[in-house]
Amino acid sequence: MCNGRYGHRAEHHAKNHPSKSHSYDRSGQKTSSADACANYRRNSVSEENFDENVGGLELEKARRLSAIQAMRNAGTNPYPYRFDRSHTLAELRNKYGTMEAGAETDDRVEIAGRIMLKRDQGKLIFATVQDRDTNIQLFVSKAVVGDDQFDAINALDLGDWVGATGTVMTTRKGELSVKVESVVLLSKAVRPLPDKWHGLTDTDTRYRQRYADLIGNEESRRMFAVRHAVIASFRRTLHEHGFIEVETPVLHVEAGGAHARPFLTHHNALDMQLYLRIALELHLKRLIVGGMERVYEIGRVFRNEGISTRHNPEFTMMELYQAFADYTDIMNLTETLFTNAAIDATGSSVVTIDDVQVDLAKPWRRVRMIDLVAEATGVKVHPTMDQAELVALAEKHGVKIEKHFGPGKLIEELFEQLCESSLREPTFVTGHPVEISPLAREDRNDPHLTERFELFVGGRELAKAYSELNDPVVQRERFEDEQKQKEAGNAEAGTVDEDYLRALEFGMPPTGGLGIGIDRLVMLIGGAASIRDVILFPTLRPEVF
RNA sequence: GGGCCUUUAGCUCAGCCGGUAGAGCAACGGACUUUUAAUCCGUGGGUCGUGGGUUCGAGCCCCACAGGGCCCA
Repeated sequence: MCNGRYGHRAEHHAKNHPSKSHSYDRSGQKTSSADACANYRRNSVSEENFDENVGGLELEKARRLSAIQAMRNAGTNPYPYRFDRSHTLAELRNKYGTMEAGAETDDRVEIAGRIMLKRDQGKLIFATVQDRDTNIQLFVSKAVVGDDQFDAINALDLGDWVGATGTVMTTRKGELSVKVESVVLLSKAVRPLPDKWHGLTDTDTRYRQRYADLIGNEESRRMFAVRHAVIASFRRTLHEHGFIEVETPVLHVEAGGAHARPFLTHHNALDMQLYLRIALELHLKRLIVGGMERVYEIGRVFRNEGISTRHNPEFTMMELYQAFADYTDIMNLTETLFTNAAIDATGSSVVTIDDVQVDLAKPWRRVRMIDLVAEATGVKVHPTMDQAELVALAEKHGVKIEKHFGPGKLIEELFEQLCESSLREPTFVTGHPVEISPLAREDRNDPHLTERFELFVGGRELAKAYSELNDPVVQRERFEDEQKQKEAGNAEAGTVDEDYLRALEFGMPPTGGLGIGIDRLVMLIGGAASIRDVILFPTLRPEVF
């Protein structure tokens, strides 16, 4: 699944990102030559009693540490403090990417990066150096740099960070290169890189040693570039729509705003139990009461539940609240956010869902939950139906249920188990029963349903939104209902949030609210199969060293 | 929680019917002044996830445990 580190080389070069390099003089380079290394290896290895049972890795580390010591002995710092680049590698490629094969310039550049490949040609060395965006080739000629520099450069290891000074050229084959005048080591790598062609493929190692994954796997770097682009796009779009970004507490006295099991923690000085937030909702709506009109937060949320390709215990939500709007306004805004994010991240509003191309820019289907259940079962359902009738329908279709489920919850279960996974193209599912929607206001046309949507794409829930409930009396009733469910054994049910009710009593304007799972959206736009591919450090069991 | 798969050199992977461990990359030594995963010759590098068991003999078979993955609930 992972692309080799250089699996995309040709594409990179075709894209022609330039980079520029910076050169820097260093004295005493010859001391890290092969001879010096060999001497130091012998000393170091025997001195540290590595001569028996030395594994390949330990031997390699000892060799490189010896090279570091050899440099220090010669008065060269193997870990210097800084380096001035004249160009990033992308800048170099942009500026010089169109040169013909065999061209030479007098343009001197200073570049920096990590050595990824080295091709020793006798009296020539070709080295591929990589920075954040792309890579460039160093062209090192013995006749140009002299014997000592040449040996020193030859003694560099894959993985070392270097700064290089030289002139811009292209080779006979047209490869953009820096003709090196001097190279300085910026940081010595003591541990060898993963396989230069395959990179890391072991998923466990990729997640645990994300640093090594990022070094080697272009696809991994791309995925996190997509993630950044999506979030940056959200901020831009929301700014253009007059939203203000805010930050609200992560530590909650009550974990509300969603149905989920929370993480518990404890504050020592106050000697009190606290919960990590499971949603951003209730604090953001307090801000709408306060008159901030349009607010959003992009932040981490924690749910103490299972781990899967779609669930990580901590994940990132974007929630926004817009005064004077209802859930239909929010549907339009959601379409805009998604479409802009896809374009900003990939250049196209078209995403691939289960091998099918879908253009997010086209209007999305809007359909009521009860109508989808009717499509799937052939039976019209409604929260006013007898519980027994719905239980029978669930059993007929093999839908698993629990005793404390009321009619609304039964309809939701029918939907989740019979309809949800088949919603490939973006679909706004609307009209959730009141029973399962404690924070949404009732449908203006049907008091048993709510003005609410959940957005499904590729069978996954990516967003949800309400016309927010702002009647403090009704909100108290809903909360008390939740409390009863909790006492009846539903661990995910909520409690009565008195402070939130007090806030509503000051008056919340009509408001549309939205929550988007950023990780799942990045999966969609970036084409990731697992949420762990879009989270830099996913939750794993601790590694045993 | 259940089922299936997986764990061998720093990395990527082979390893047959149970007979005592292999390749490529990386490293080291040598050749090579326009390479592109450079190439060619040579060398070193292994608690085969852990612990038991079966066997004359276990990387391989059996049991337990641990990590990871996929599917299901």
